[in-house]
Amino acid sequence: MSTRPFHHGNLRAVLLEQAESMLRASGADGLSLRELARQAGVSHGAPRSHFIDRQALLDALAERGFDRLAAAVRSALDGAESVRSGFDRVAHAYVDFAIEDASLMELMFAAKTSARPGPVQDAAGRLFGALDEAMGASAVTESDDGARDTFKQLFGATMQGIAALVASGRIARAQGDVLVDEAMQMLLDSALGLRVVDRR
Amino acid sequence: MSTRPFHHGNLRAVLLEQAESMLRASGADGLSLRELARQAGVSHGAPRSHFIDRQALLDALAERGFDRLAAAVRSALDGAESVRSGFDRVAHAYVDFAIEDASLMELMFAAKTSARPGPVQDAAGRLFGALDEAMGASAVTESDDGARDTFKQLFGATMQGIAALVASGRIARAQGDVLVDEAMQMLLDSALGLRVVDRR
DNA sequence: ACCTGAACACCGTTCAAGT
DNA sequence: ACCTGAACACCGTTCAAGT
Repeated sequence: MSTRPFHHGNLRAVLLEQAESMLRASGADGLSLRELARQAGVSHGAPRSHFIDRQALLDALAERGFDRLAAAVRSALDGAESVRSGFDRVAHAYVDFAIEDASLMELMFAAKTSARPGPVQDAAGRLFGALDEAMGASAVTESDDGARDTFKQLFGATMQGIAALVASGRIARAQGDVLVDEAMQMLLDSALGLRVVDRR
Repeated sequence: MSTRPFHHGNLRAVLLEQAESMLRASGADGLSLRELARQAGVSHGAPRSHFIDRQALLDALAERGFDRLAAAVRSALDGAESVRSGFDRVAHAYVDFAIEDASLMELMFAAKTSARPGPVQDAAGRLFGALDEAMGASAVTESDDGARDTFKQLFGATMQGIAALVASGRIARAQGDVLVDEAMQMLLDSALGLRVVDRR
């Protein structure tokens, strides 16, 4: 059209956008810096000005992923009108994200990125903060910290596991939804040593 | 020593062995065919005689992984003296394997490999057969098939999720064991619509 | 049947040089 | 500050040729 905001100014944003769709299409393995530069119409050395490393680009993607997922969790929580529906909505939002952006999710939870401290871990912390809100502020648990942590971790692990099962094609997506519902029922009804109460 | 069974005869086995430790050390990304050939003292083209592809090598690794895990599950089941201890032992064996061989586990459950039919999927089938034994023959469920499948999938998803949490360094291994115990308690006590009975 | 070695196309990374 | 382009070391894959 009229303005073509190319080459100059927003290359970093362009690269991130393209990298995201490349990740969705071909996974992290298929994400090549040179191919990225080609698609952006710049020389193969240009990305270096914005990302020192291939890993730095992957880190930036993971960081954005954490923030998007945190936003999805918060938004799911906003629409809930009971404790139970809050948990259900958050769980489904989490699993949906993990399935639709399976490669991104892999990146976010790869041992490589989650080990080092830095902006990625900070973003991960923001996600866990959102999940804490979902379980704490709006909803749950007058229990000791150990039981709360265990519950939270089991919640996360179960959602992650279900998403992995669907993403790997081993079960259908609809069955994934069934599993989420069953798992939530189990988690909330379980004798985990904590109490789920509706404070409103 | 005396016999050096090199170069000739068992290159395929040597490559697989080395590839396994290379996978453990550096992950699937760090697994290079050329480096593998170098370590084996053969030319870079030699592996081609045994694996057409890099993917073919990864497939072979995944296949072996499934069979090793199936063996571990069976062995865990053999040592159980009650239904509950059977589930616990299988769950811990599964999670232990997934943590110790995290990269191999990723390979086994990657969408890439699990999609296509072939020897890898067959090996996956043998694992699921072993898990079925663990839940069916020795232990569980006089229930409809849907509930049984849901239970099995939830079992697998939960174990996989816990293992991923530990493997990514997000929780400590000891806490992983705690989660496994809690999860098993939940799964077995839950009102999932199936009945867990001890037939012995 | 199994292995060698040259060849090809592709990488990521570095770095001087341009603007 | 941002981008270019040559250079380097590494890939996977193919294929004729050797044994």
